[in-house]
Amino acid sequence: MTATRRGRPGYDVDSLLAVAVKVFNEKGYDGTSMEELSHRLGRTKSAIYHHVSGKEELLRLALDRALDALFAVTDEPAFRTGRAIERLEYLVRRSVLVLADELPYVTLLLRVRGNTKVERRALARRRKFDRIVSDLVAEAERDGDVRPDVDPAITARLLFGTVNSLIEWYRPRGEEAARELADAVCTIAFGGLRVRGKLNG
Amino acid sequence: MTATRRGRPGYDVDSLLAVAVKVFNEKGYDGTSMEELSHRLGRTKSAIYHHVSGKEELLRLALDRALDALFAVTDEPAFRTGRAIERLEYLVRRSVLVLADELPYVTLLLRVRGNTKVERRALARRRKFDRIVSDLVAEAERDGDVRPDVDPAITARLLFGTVNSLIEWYRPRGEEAARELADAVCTIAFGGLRVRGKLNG
DNA sequence: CATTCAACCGACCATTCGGTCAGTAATCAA
DNA sequence: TTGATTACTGACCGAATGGTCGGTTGAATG
Repeated sequence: MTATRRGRPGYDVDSLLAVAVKVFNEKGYDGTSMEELSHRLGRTKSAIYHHVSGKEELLRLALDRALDALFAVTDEPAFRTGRAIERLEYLVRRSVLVLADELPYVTLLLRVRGNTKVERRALARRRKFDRIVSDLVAEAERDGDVRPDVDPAITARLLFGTVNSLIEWYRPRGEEAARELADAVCTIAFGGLRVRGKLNG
Repeated sequence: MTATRRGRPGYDVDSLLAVAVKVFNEKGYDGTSMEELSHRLGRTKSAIYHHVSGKEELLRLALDRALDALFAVTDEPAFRTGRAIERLEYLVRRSVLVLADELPYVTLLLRVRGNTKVERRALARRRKFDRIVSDLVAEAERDGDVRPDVDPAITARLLFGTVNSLIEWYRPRGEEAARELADAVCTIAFGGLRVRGKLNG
């Protein structure tokens, strides 16, 4: 499909972005200078501007990548069928895997505060995702599958708060480890960390 | 106790810090200039340097305040007695209240990445706190009060991941609301969000 | 070989950054 | 009123910032 590359070989936008996002996560977006970025790339600052229009476009590309990966889950057929509680658990499990798979991009996304147009657009898409989760929890509660003694909106936030907190400590260790982590998250989040045996113990 | 104030009245370090931390949380520490800070204070930039040695001292003071508040819980007599699972739940509940009470300071703390000496010192203290939690979960599991099918280290991280995620959406609404939130967190975290009724359902 | 094309360099620019300093303003005690 | 004490101002500094631009390098094409 793609024709043979012409001209001098070098970085493509994707590998440039990978390095940029890594540095953004280490030093923070604002704390990262284009100069620092160029050093990590082994190129000069101007080389970066050959690939992207500026610092903010790097951020935009990274945030879109994370958001696209998350929303892709909600388009999967497996998410579109079944009981709300099952769909919710599926969404959690897949979100953990996406987070593990696209860790640097999701990490950057979850740190966005909304001080620029690019950041606000990303926050708006995030809110859309959160709404899907929130609606799903509410539906599962109506089904009688989620405990009714906690506000579903709070339950939803705590649930994905738990998932999102993974970026603080999880470091990639392969697909199998990621699946085990997803299991652990679902076990704790849905089943609670106390041992079962008696009702409301 | 405190003698009558001498000299020209104005900001004290605490009220200066309150404004600084608020702006840090809005724009990010690196994204906040001393100039911007001075505007929000209604003073000139130099006025800030009369109270603190520089930008980093503002950060240090804020982080220490958050950490002191968290560690104060571990010194409470109520935390020093009883079964591990009970002490753990007490620590979670009180941590939620501290987070609600000192929201801006804790928020700033949880965003620190460790790129300066001040930040690394704060991270070291945070790790100490995390260790207390982790040890407590392990002890509770040995007591048979915490489910043995998940690694206690992961359980501990998920538990406080949930607690810490509150900074992303919680906004102060009074002491009673904070207590209710602490209840909700404990209910979901310890009991799970699925309805109970059958074992390992 | 020469041409083409993308990748890249280095000097440069206006602006902003954290921070300094000598001096001024406002309050209280005596 | 005077002196002590504290809060603050405004002009300034060197360094770093994001970004620009005209020119160069190097591999594939013909």
